[in-house]
Amino acid sequence: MNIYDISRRAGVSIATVSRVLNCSPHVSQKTKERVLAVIEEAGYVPNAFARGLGLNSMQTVGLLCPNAADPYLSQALTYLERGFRSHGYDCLLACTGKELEARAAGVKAMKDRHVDGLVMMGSTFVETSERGNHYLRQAASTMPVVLLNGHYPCENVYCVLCDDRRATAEAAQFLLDGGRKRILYLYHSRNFSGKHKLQGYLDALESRGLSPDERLMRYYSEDKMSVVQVRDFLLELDAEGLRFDAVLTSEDLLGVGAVKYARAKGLSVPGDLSIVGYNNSHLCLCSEPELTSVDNKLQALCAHCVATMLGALQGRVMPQLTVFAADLVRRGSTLG
Amino acid sequence: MNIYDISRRAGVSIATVSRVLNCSPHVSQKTKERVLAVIEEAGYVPNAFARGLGLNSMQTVGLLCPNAADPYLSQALTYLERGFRSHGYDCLLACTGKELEARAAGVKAMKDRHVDGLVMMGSTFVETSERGNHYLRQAASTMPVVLLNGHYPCENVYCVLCDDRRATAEAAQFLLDGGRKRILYLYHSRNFSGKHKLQGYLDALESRGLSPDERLMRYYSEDKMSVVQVRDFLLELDAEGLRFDAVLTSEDLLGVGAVKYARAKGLSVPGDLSIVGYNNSHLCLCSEPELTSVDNKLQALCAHCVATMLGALQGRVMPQLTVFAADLVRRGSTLG
DNA sequence: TTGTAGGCGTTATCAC
DNA sequence: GTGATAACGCCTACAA
Repeated sequence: MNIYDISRRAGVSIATVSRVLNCSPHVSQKTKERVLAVIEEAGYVPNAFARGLGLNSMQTVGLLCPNAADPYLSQALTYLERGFRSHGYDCLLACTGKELEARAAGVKAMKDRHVDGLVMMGSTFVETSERGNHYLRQAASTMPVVLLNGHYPCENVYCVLCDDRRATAEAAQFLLDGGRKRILYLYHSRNFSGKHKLQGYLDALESRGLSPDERLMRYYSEDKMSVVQVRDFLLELDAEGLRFDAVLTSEDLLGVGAVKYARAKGLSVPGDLSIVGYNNSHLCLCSEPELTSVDNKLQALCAHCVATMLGALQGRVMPQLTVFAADLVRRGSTLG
Repeated sequence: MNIYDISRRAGVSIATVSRVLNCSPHVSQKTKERVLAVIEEAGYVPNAFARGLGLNSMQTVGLLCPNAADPYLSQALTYLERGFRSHGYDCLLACTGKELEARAAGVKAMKDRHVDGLVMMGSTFVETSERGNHYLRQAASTMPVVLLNGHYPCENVYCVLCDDRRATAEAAQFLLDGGRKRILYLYHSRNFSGKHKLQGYLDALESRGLSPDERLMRYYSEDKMSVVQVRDFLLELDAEGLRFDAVLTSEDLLGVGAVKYARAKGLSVPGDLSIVGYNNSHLCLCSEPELTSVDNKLQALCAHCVATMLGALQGRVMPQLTVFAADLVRRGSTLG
């Protein structure tokens, strides 16, 4: 069943059928109805490949995700996919992991398939070295690229992100103003977003006239990070003699690990130790007490990613950078 | 840059270029090398749309997922995508939700794009009524369909699942043999898998000479279910006077909710109340104490889904049903 | 072993 | 408003 069959049954040429399919205005109402009736009756759907060949597009966007099993990213994935689908775009998924090579391979795969646009989820896609971002520039030379929670100033790259620096600063200030003296900042990423969060932590210290202590700024990350590992890492720090009365983290999982640590040490939360997570994921509600966390407005970010991509695909002028403000959601793991 | 450009540069016909690209054996080593060199130098990649049109395939499988934000399904998504990609297949994603209509729409979208095969993730895709499975049969009439954790005997439908009935029975027996008398069975789904789990619970009671109590078999489900809601639901049951010394659940989230309930009531876990989850997701490690849970071998299931799909696509004869056995992973939420 | 030519199903550009 | 017809870029008999 192809366009010729339809044209024959409707007694018109394939050009007319094509016009009807593409809502061309140059078709009389009568023929249009007749053709539509035939299409309906035959259950005809235009061949997507042929259409793709002609239009050089199959209405598809590529979603690049380091790890779709991550609670935060999987939530983003859902928002993005639903958003694009509701606007007639299908989504091709690639779980690339964090390695540069694999990410570049993912981009190439999408490019080879002539995807209309690309969304890169999470700040891991932006390298600190310019050389490492070559693949990104290259991708953007072919199609619009939207960076969810990433920042990279480049033609045809659109950045949608949350003000992590400020959010982290506000969270730290909240802890300090609540009487905490020594905040352990626990982070899992050294990329763009990771650096900004760390800077926010430093901002907060400075704003309160405190000087930073290197020992209180700790990086911890594993390929398959588990709550238990995080707990054990904190127990090690404790065994080394490090003292702190609050833990501020760059991810909820780290925060949950801190709660576990407190329990293992017999510390009361938030009495002896205040804990703040990041992302406001469903993990926050699983821990006991529930985790205070930074809500970085994922749904709004994703909606904006979709809108930006659609705009770019329509050739409209879109902002290169859109920044949302985060909220601190206070729960049982902090005082007040 | 197309196949003509390459043929010209290499001084051969497009047929020869095509043969080289498709690894046809009927090409001399010399020309093959020459053509490959040109292709390499030009950075040529065959147009995917044209190729799709000719072969009626773009090496793509559709992944239908009720909700990619679900921890269990997002993990499955990652396994499946990586598996297919490593075998040269790209994955198109559709987050359909649980509504029949939306699922059917998802199937249609995939069909219209001429996806090579379809994986439906989770038992929600199989309806209890035969009429509701029409869309499934129809999908299978066009392409192989693999059901992850679903069961539906039908030509061209391949079911890969875990023996939920037996797993649930063993979990319940474990609780009974540990001295528990009244196990509350809390479940969130009434579909095929849900029914089987419930039956497993009943099997266990019967095997220990106990008669079931309707009040101890409770259904609870919300669109966006949260741990807190589950806790409150159990508090309600408690307020109604229902008594139980163990909670067996059909999903980890429900189990975590039960832990929350215990804490709210001041009950000790597992002293006063034993709790068992299902899926062995990362939620298990977040709760305190950690949740005993049924490990239903997701990775193995997904690997098998991929292998089955690939086999079916190659026209090999594949088993219609593959069943894996689950494991009970014992943690702090149960005695012993 | 290699080349020629027709087909895949659309869209788009012309005439009429 | 409608109809031929040439792209689009590849695959694949069939011929040489």
